[in-house]
Amino acid sequence: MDHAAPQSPAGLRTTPSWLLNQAAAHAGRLISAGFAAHDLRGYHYRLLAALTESGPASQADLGRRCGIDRSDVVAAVNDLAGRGFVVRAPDPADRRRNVISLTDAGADEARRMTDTVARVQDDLLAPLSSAERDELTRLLTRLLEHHSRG
Amino acid sequence: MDHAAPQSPAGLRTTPSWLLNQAAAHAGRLISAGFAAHDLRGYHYRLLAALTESGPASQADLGRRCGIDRSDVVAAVNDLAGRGFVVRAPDPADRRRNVISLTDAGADEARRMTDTVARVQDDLLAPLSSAERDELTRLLTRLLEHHSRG
DNA sequence: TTCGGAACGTTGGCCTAACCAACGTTGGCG
DNA sequence: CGCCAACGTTGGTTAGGCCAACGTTCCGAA
Repeated sequence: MDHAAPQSPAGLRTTPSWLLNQAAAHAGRLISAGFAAHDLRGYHYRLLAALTESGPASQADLGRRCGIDRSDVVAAVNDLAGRGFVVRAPDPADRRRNVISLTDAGADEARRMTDTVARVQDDLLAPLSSAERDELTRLLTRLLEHHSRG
Repeated sequence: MDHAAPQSPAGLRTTPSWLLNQAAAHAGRLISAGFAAHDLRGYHYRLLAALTESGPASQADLGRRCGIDRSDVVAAVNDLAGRGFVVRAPDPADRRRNVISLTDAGADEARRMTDTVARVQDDLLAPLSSAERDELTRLLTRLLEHHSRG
């Protein structure tokens, strides 16, 4: 936390990709700090959120849903299973797959992390009015939609 | 370039910190791709931009200006000096320091990279109108300003 | 004037997020 | 049946950022 105001070259300071990078980096620091209390990280939260929303799924499905690589899902699920937030069971209908399901403790943790995330958003967006927050969300969503449709 | 539309959990899809992260990741991919043609990376461009704007500086100064760690500046300056884009000379007025100066070739390369960056911005912001681009820039700038003042 | 702390460049490390290749297993389809 | 695709898993690599330590050099306060 040096906040030594990295006053990058002026040319960069007005470059959207640079601004995005810096803003995302800052958001990431806030998120990390928030998640540290849970001793979990972004990966874990994304998986818990996906499971909360859509119920049990295979690891490959989870990876696709969360934009996480198959191989990274393995490690994250290991962690979550080790803490009892998730159960990994072979899929009887397709023995290639594991079915990952949320436990009660996992559902609780997901709720707590969601609260943490909400608090971080408030912190992150503090300088913006409610309308501006919506506008920012809208613009970013448009950007991502455009770039995710081949 | 899979653009397999990472359709993250809906809860995440509207979370600003997540959107920022995703948008920045995409911008980063575009920037990296653009810089690959120069066989240089973000670090190098930032340094060249700072030197172009403010003239010769010590490595520590450059690091502070660009938000790059001292130790990372060393490696980046090594690269740039090895390609003749930059000259590293001891500061006669303070023998602890090196003065880094742009060569003519370095100034040229900086211009070319600036062009590349501009092209990437257009690509990145394609779905947004000019007014929307300004609005996005404004919002992100406000965010960063707020969070960089202790 | 000396002495202690601060800044400098440098080395060497460590961590996170992301991605990729390969392998053996399993499923499904021609 | 035979082949290809999907699955989970292991074991990498990369870029980016950060930190600790060291010897050198500078400077200000005793």
